Amino acid sequence: MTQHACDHDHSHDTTTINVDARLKAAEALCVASGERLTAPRLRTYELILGNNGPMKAYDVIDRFHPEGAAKPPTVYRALSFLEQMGLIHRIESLNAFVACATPANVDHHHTHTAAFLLCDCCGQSEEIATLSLADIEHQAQHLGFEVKHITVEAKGRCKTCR
Amino acid sequence: MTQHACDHDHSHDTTTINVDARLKAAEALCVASGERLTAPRLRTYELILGNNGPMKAYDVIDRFHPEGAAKPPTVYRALSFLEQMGLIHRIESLNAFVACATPANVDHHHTHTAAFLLCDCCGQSEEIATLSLADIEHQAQHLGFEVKHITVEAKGRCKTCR
DNA sequence: AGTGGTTATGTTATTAAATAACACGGACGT
DNA sequence: ACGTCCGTGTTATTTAATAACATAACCACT
Repeated sequence: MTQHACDHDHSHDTTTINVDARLKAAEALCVASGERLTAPRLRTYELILGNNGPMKAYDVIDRFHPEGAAKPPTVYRALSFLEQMGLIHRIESLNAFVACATPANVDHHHTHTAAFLLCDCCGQSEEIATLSLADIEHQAQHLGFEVKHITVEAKGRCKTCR
Repeated sequence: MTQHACDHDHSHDTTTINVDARLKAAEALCVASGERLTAPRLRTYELILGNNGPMKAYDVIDRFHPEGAAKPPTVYRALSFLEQMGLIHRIESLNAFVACATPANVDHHHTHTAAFLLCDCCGQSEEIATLSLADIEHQAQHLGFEVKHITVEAKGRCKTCR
């Protein structure tokens, strides 16, 4: 989130998330799922929640310890876990991670398909619930976001490989 | 395209593209646009056209010369160019590139939004024209493709950065 | 408590992906 | 011929991610 395509003010880069509440909810979710929110997972989630916008894996690595950096596998493993739990999303086009806006919780156990509006300039991301590409344009317009390129990729298994 | 999640037969990995025709069309498109389809650009496009499914940048680099590998910047620059011309697409979730199924041409100068079905198993990709996410599921079903995860990312400029 | 299986972490090393920076050369208009 | 733009060649570096293997924590069962 530190690459700016311009020089103007980016003070709108401020999202307010109740980090503690999220961490508690995550803990509850994990317990309910028979999973463990271990120290590195917690720390990784905490950092991502506290970051303005999508966060790079190596930024997590760098800030992991007060003293020095963490080892990459520690963080990558935590990131995979958090993603599988539906607590964070990976932004493919940025090689970055962002906290889910509507994370899975004890009552609501899903991992949903999210769509993102990603600003080239300030690096901020907006998670939107959307069902159609036309709808993306629509919501973007509503938010004053100018769309330049849309990526749509469905992963799965083809007919012959099933 | 060489990572297989399974051991079964992948002989369906065969797409038939008339490479020469595509190269000629690309040449014409470039001339019409006042751009130059230089040697490295041509070679890069040729390799991608000839490849079964999405191709990694480093695979292009390795096969660039009969003797040895190309230098990364040579290929990355060509890839950017081809993408901007609407001749190839970048697959963000794979860090790979694939020839556009309906490339821009002299008459039809667009660069369109494409959607892809990407098989985890054989690595093949299917480019589909689609307008809604529901439609992706729809077309996927029609093709016998089982969707596991959909990525939707819109890049552009937010309200404050415009 | 002891044992064995499973799951997560620690650690070292390596591989993969992409770009920065600068020098050189060719195309083209004037 | 001259300067300028654009593209390429080249060296080096940065950034991103994973492999492989050892160790430790957790849990269920006895």
